Amino acid sequence: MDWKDTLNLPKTDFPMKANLTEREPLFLAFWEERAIYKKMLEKRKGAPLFVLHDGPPYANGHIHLGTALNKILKDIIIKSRTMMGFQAPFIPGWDCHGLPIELNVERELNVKRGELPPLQIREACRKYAERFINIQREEFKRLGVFGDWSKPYLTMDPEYEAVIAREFLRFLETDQVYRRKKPVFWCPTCVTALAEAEVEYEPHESPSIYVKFPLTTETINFLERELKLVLDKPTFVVIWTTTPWTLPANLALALNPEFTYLLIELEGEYLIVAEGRLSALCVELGIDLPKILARFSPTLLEGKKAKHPFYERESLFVLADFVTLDTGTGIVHIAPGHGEEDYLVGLKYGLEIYTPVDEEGKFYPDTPLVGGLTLSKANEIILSELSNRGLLFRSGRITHNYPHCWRCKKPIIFRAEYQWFISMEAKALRTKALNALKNVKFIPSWGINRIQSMLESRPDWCISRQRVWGVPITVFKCESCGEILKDYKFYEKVIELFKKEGTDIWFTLTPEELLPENAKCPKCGGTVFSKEKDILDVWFDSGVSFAGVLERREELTFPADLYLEGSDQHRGWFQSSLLCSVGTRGVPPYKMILTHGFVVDGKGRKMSKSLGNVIHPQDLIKKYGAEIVRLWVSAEDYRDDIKISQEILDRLVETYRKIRNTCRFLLGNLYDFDPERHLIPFEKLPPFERYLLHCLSQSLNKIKRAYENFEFHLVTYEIHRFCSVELSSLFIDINRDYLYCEAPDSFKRRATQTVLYYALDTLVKTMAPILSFTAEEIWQNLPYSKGDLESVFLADLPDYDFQLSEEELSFWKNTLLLREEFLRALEIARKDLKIIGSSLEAELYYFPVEEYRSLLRDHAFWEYFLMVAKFEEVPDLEDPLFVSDEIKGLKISIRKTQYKKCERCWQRRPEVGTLENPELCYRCLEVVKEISK
RNA sequence: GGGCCUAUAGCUCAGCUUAGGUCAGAGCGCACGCCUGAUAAGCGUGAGGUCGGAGGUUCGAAUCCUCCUAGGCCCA
Repeated sequence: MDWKDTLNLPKTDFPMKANLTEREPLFLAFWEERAIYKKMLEKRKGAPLFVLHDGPPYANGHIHLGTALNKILKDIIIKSRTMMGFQAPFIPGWDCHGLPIELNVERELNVKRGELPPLQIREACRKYAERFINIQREEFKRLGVFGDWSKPYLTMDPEYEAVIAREFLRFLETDQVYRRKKPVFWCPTCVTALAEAEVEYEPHESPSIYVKFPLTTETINFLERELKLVLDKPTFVVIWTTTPWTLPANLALALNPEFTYLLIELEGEYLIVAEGRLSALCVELGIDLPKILARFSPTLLEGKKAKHPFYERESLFVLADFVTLDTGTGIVHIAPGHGEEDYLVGLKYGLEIYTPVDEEGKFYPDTPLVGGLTLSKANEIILSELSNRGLLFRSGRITHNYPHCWRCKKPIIFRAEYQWFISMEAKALRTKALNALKNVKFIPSWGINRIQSMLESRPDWCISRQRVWGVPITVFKCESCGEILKDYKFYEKVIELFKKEGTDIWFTLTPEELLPENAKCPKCGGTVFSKEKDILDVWFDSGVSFAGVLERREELTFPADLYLEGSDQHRGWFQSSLLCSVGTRGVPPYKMILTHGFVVDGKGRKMSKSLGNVIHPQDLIKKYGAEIVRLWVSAEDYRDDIKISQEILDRLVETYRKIRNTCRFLLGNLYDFDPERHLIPFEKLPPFERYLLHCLSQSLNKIKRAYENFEFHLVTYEIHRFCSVELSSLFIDINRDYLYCEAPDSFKRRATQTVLYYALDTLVKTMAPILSFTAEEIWQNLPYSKGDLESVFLADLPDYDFQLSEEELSFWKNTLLLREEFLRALEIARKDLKIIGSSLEAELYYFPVEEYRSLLRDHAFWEYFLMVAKFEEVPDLEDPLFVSDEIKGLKISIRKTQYKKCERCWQRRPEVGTLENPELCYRCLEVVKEISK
């Protein structure tokens, strides 16, 4: 007879091989058809809300591993919070406006800026954004990310655009917005401002001149007093520049507060340079080391003045960190209208942002000396003027990297233009924002330091862009007196129109059409107005998402519980959102900020095309399935940089297989188990089963705590560890005999199945937020009733808590310790002596330590627990096979058993061969009798 | 160049902060062996780390301090 037919072997349709690539789309379709996301929310109607607000990715290009990681983390949170009993909606969004799209569109249409009417560009941009939104939406959905994909928020939706404009007006109304000049990259050839992304650095030959600025008499007198010397010769500071044409705009001279400066005597004059540059300068200029008259700190000169080299005005000495010793003299000529750093230091010292250069790169006609000239012509004139005045210390030419326009490839300049700003100080926005942060929880905790220090030092927020793809800065200006209309009543009509038709109308309608009837300037009564041409910085678009989404969607609330983005957003979205919210609402838009690191390769280096180490999520999905990508996201500690490599992927695949297989075994052995009828209460379970449920509870608690704290790598670790350690190699290995060989409805088998049932229930639910596809697949293969829960995501995380007494725990601690020692002995018998293969062939003899004697008394238990033929205590062991290190005094010997093997259960028992059926052991004989009844 | 952060076995992580003191742990992988009724599975045993480096504080440091190196993010 083939006894195999009398065994309860596992039965399940759940395949061992996952085939994720092929099967995942089936579950995506299942979730979509059954509207599981919607049902998740419906089921938790009235439950406490958990609002995770999605930071909008930019609608440009395909998703990469970073965006995939971000969305998967969000998805894990949404699913886990839902299963913890929260109502956790997820409204994904996209950032649609802005320069990168506008530039790509210009490139696709092969046009330069301004060649097409704004509306035509805007329409093309809208199409472009829509295209990538659709691409990214499918890519996100493919990852198994749940959310309201049919109604995402788009910053280019008319309603959202109206919100952006409305929020801008709140700043305007409250006097937090002002206009001021600020230098920007400027192409005089194309007659346009350029963004950083439109600038290319190319070698370029420029003049290289050293210019002497005479000190004012007052400064000379001051220095004579301070340094106690007589300046009886002409005294100058020396600067170096490659842009002589910026000298007409010179307003200051910057020294580094950290350096020491020298007064030297050279060629019959006194000169001031930085000490750290002197020797290099001498080499460069081919002169001998000059006589040093004095050394002094630059703070001495701060606030003092020099004379402009060719104008009748003065130039202020200022201090600035950015002055270096790499080139020049350690003294930098400052033209606040023509350089970023110059501008900032100019602001600090209250200098004018002075720009005598027009849009086409010519000096304004009223500029002395160079009026009406081009920059290169002005360079020549300035050089000869300096030379005539004897102030050109040295002159040459230099080839260096210089910014060029990416369109026309011509050199560009820095030139100040009027820009709109949100003031950090006008209404104490900086202070309010810093205070507001104190109520925000940061994960990791150092996030607050980072955003704080950025906030403390950031300049006013420049919110204007000279572009077309964006939300217009809705400002009307009185043509007669220049007054800016700030009252919201002038803009109500505009906002209403925006809501209905989008912001195109700002470009098409006249101010008269946009303003309310009979609008009058409150200052002069004028009735003719102009409208602003600039658009808003896209950071403002996304910065007001709390107003466009949290406050407007009925399923959400303001403020959000959580914002979750990469750590680069401390400067970006977290900050723009904070400023927008604090500036208009007085509170931050979030209660918690969670940041993750960046995806790097196995060696910790960033992914780049040049390094050739870029991994695309699309390839991973194709090769492994989205599930492995999800597992990767969960297994890594996202607070640091997140590594990915072939080895990491290989390990993850192994981890996945182990979890999957363990669940498959559980499914297969529960085929005839109905928890309603067969579940055995914890109190009545045998000790080992009780111990296992205790372990399961411990794991479950760890997992729930980890979800609570957003520590998903601990979840994955614990699930995997529990599967391999407690379940697979301990419980299943030992109790498999009960499952297969005992009578189907026997206590031992049902007790074992009770443990398997709890284990599977816990595994399938706790893995669901991470291994969503597999959890759903398991759920659909459950052999017992799922009640009315058609998807695992409609279930809650389990909440059982099986606890053992101290005595029981200590019993199991010692029992498992002893087991390890016996297993070591068995391994020696197997590997070195080769007297056994399976432990079932072994007879085990031990000489105990008194301390453990009582634990070992139940020989039948140990035979079962160690899966050996015989377990016996002996008075002493002369020549033991194994002497324990861990348990001093414990000696063990092993013999191959002479017992015959039961053909049904394969155990070696003394009675085999003596019973009415000689092939069977006593247990199996009884079982066979029972099942044949 | 500045600010913030990270660095524990081949891999992923514990341990480090509001306690500095058991031979530094786990899982996986690896090696070797077993099983063949979870089988492109399962089980066992074992080998792997001077806790990035160098100083310092301390009776004692992976844990505290300083510097350095490598890497990341954001600025310049």
